Amino acid sequence: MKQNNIPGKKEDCLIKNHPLFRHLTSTEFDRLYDETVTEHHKRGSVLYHEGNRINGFYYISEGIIKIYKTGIDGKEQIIRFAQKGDIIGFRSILSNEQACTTAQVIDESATCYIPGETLINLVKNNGNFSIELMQITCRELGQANSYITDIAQKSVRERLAEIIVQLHNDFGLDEENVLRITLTREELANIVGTATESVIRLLSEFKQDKMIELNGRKIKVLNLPALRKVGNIFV
Amino acid sequence: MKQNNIPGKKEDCLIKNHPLFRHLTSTEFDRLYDETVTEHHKRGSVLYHEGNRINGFYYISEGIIKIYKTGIDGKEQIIRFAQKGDIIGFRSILSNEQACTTAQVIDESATCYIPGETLINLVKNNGNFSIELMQITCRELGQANSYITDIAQKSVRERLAEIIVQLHNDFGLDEENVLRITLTREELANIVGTATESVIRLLSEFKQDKMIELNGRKIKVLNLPALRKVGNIFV
DNA sequence: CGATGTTTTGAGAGGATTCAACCACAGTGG
DNA sequence: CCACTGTGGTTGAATCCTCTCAAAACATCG
Repeated sequence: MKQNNIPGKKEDCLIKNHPLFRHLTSTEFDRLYDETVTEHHKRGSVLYHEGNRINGFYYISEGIIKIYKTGIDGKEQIIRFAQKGDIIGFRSILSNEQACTTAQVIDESATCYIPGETLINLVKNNGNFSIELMQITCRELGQANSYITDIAQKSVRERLAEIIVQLHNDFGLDEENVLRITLTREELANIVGTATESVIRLLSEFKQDKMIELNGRKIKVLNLPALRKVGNIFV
Repeated sequence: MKQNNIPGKKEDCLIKNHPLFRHLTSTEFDRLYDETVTEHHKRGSVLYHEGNRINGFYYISEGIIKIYKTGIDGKEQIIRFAQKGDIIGFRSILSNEQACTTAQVIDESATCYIPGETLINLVKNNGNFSIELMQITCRELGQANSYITDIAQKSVRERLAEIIVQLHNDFGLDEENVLRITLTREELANIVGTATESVIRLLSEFKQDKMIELNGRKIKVLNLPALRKVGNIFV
């Protein structure tokens, strides 16, 4: 599924900009660069599959990737999105388990693949790197906990509003106030944890209430405070 | 809320039995022991509160503790339980955020409190310790992801059955096949993410179907395979 | 142009919540 | 000793939210 197998120029991989790697010595850094493989992926291609063993992890230098689990009847549950600057897939390396999620490209992406051994070595030998990586993991864990509480306690309506606000926070708006991430109705349903039809109905209600405007898959945000209110967001 | 402030004997704290600490040098270990405070907690007492800054974490040497988040209208959402051998509270130390959950004692507990600095130092200086801790965190993350998928996709009935099976796996049964953890109906509802009344109705259905037997808060497991089937558990 | 996939709308069924009343039980205090 | 109070458990009925199924409109693409 990869567009090509030819490793890209290392310079394309902006790893050095990530806070995670700021504590590396120049030796460690050179080695990291040597072992890193730059790749391009088209929409729809899969970086790794749930249940597979993976031997490395990815730094995302461009694009958007959805991380999902497959539930009952093969229905996908989107756990989160990863974008420029995020790293994904390291969980399995460290916990030494097979991948518990699938990572699939939503917006054409550029990634740097880094072998798992490199990661393990860095964790073992560079304390500050360890701390930094631990912080990333722990923040993810905190977000997962919030997500659990939301799904368990909020209505579909609240959750959908909340997700739109969250997408706004994570991906921002373009010059026309349109969300910088485009999802199918089904994908939206798979984040919220509901049926596609429910998303469609609620979206058009939000539109009637002048909170958003719809144009195909593009969602224009008109009234963020109202969305926050509907979503019961207080932070 | 602590039963006393007198540090218990270090020997009570069976930290050395935890795989996490097996890679410590004897110097590190002695220091860990010196900085550890043993405590006893009664049912109902709170180890740390959501929103508080905490400066250390806990190793649980005895008892059961529920970890929950407070959602809308103050409704608690139980994220998980911790018992003998588990460590809790380290997430906030590492992510350098305030506690995102509350930890409250369900079954009289004994804990070892370890200062956050000690943890940070170990992560920075002992690679194998880092790896081990990372593994624990990553496994928790994996479980959280599964939980999200379950809550989002399964019915209340399925989830309740699943939770009973899970409690069975985590806490086991006594000689009379009764779950070794006793929860109020409300607490069960707060795990499943539903109303107390729904739990009550479903439990009595399960009882009618001869899958469980009820005696106050005690749940006797009669037919585990049937529960697994109702809960759509394939693993 | 047909073929496929996505979006939309409608109607009906069913699951789950809410509200209310009631019981059981333990602890409190007069 | 007994009324009082609070908590937890149970049950019923009505309501509402959400899902499912079905069909049609629409878009996209080779």
